[in-house]
Amino acid sequence: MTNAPAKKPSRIQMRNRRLILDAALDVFSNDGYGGATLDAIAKGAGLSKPNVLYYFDGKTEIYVTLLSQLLETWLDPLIELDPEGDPVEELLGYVHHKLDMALELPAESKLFAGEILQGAPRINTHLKDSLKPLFERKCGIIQDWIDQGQLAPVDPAHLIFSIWATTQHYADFSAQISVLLDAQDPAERAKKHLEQMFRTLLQPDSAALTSK
Amino acid sequence: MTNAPAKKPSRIQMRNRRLILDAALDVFSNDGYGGATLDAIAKGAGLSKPNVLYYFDGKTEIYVTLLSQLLETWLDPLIELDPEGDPVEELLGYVHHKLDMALELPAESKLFAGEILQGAPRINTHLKDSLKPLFERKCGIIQDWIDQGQLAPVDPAHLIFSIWATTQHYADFSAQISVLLDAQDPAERAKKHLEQMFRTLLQPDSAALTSK
DNA sequence: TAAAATTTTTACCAAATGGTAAAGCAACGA
DNA sequence: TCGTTGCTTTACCATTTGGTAAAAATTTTA
Repeated sequence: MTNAPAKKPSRIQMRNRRLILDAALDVFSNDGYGGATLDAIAKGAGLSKPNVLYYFDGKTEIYVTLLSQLLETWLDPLIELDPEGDPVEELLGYVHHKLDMALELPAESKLFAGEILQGAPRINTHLKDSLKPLFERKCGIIQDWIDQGQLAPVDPAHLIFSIWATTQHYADFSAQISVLLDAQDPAERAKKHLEQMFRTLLQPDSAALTSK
Repeated sequence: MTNAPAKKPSRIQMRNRRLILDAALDVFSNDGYGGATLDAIAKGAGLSKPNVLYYFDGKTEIYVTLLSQLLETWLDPLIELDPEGDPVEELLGYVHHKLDMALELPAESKLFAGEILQGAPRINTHLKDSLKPLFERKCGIIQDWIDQGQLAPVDPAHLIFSIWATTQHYADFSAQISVLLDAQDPAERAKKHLEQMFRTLLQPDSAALTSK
């Protein structure tokens, strides 16, 4: 049935699946899973609803496909964290990379955020299988850096949470930010602020300040 | 019609409106606006659907009522930021207060986050009218503190964004956090981490480190 | 306690929505 | 050029959903 060898997708298949996923990203990130409709996705893709269902088994499959692909892109910058590099610069590089992604791919960030908000019912296993091992590996690297005195003694897991939270905030809460900042572009100041915040936190010198 | 002097609500009205709003908070925060149904809300409140619609004009009115009430609770701790207090301690107090709220009222945080995620279509005016003036006032206070050398030179607006982002993250992304931390309670370590992060950032002494 | 007002239930309904069946159309190899 | 395969459209359909009308039950008031 569906678990056939899956020949090679034709040109038309490639094009239409892409059209559908692009439209779906828009619809799902704007309206949430529950608020999204196949009609809206079909319209966005320029296809008829039954035609959309010719390429995907249903609303849920489109959504999950989108999230799985997204998760990989999303993890990339974390993978690149190099144990051999300079700790502070590696982590600040990660912060910048993550901020750039949030600013350039807000729809992706929102899609992911929406799924997690609702308890990650549809990608729980994905999180366990691909995010968790990576997360633990990188926590280990950070802990090593700390043990070697190359980094201020921070809580590795919560440091990563703070990086995720602050960077993705610029995508996920952009509606609030643009109200509060009168629609001026926050990119430059956000970048400087995060640089300053994480640099002062991570600099091993400042460890003395947070004795015990 | 609806804009009548609005006598005084009866006991039954008080009780049932509360039942409905409590149930609605649950449903909306779990399923999002689009995914929520009146049936689910009615069931959660232990009332029939038409009975729910006797108290509220429709799904949207329940949702907006919930969000407006929520916004007030949510702003309270920011209001308390005292220009006369010690800057660092005032701000750290705000961080702790905000974290406690996120940990104790995750559904409220998620409801709000979901609305902003989708572009705040239903509370945009609320944000402009009640959040924005407060936000600007408090940014001013922070800037004053900086000008008086009582605080490291941070970007007031983005500092507030970072506080919101990091604290609310523990509510909004709890599904992700519990996967990554094996369901252990993050409260204590989160508290210490945020304390450390914002203290090192805000301490005026550390200003020298970030000399242009 | 009887009338008036409020609250709840029963019985609906129109529109929207996810999805299907099957016929029509296009492309392509033999 | 014919048949096979892949793609698209038309015409549906069952369910769900937000919402209404109006009768029935309950509570309040006089």
